[in-house]
Amino acid sequence: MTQAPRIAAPADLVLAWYDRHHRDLPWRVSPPMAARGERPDPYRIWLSEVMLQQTTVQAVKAYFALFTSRWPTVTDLARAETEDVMKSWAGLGYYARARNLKKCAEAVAFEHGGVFPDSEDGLKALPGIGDYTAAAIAAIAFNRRSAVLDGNVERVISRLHAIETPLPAAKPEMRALVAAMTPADRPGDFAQAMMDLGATICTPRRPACALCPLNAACRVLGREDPELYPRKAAKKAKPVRLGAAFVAEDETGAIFLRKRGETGLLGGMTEVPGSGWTARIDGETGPAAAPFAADWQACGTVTHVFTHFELRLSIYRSTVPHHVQAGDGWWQAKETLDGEALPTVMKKAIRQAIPDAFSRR
DNA sequence: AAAACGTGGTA
DNA sequence: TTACCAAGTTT
Repeated sequence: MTQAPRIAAPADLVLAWYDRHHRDLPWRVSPPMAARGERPDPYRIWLSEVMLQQTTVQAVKAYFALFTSRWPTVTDLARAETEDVMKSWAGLGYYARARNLKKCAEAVAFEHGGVFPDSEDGLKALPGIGDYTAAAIAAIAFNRRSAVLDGNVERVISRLHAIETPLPAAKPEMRALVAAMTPADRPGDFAQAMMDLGATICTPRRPACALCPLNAACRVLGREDPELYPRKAAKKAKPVRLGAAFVAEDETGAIFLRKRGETGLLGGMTEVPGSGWTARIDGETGPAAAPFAADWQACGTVTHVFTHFELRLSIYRSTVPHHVQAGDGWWQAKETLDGEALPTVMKKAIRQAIPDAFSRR
């Protein structure tokens, strides 16, 4: 008997590629592990997804290990001190994620009996979980047939279909195309496969199209430069802001720190005292902006690039008596500085004033 | 809906 | 060195 020639569905091609070429990641239950009966832990999937928002796999690995070691379950995290969570998150960036992580853990532990909702809608109602993360957790942890669209998938889909609409306007169209492509069987693996494909084959620059399981179907390959997709609106230039930071050391080697407000830039994190960060007005960036009078010595500048502006901080240092107080700050022993909730820009400022302030890096 | 929100790596 | 990029969410 004869059969009509069958064209493999794109999802099957992607899944077959994933079975051979998936990345092994600390939070992932890969196909061989699944074959041994292992199931994903929604807590670990959620934690990894939040950490991975706008953040590289490489950067996340150490933080994921630290968090899961220190707080093995969502209830452990819910019972943690927020300050300890911020300290552990320090350096990873986008600190609203850490504040929402703690709130989300509390909601799951205390309002959902310690069990994550297993639907996209239920997940999306939680703090810090948006469209992408809700779909990803639903698919990966609960095997729901949800359409997972992240930056990787946007790249794959935009090239596969030669989508001319620029992002973010193209998102609904892309989501519909992903939804149509997502299989009822193994939707979680399909989502992870599409992201791995975007991360390792369909890369932003120099994609390895020859190795792509979708190359035969790709509308861009062979016609145009894939690097031109997805189309994106041009980015705006970053303004420069100026400021001053004051690193005070007492005779025991302790450093004066204080806590930033809970919201906004670096919200809830620790800082050294400083001036405001002014938009280009060369205003009070000298010792007059100091938190208390002292023999402030200029010791250079630190440049730090944030998402939407570049900061040039003038650094001042001084040695002062221990009893000096200013507002709600405190003196922190230098040996314990590593454990503080200091964002990178503040570590840079302290290191500029006191090169051996931190144990390494 | 556009802007705010971190950091480190790569070319 | 400048520019872009990385598993986005919130307001």
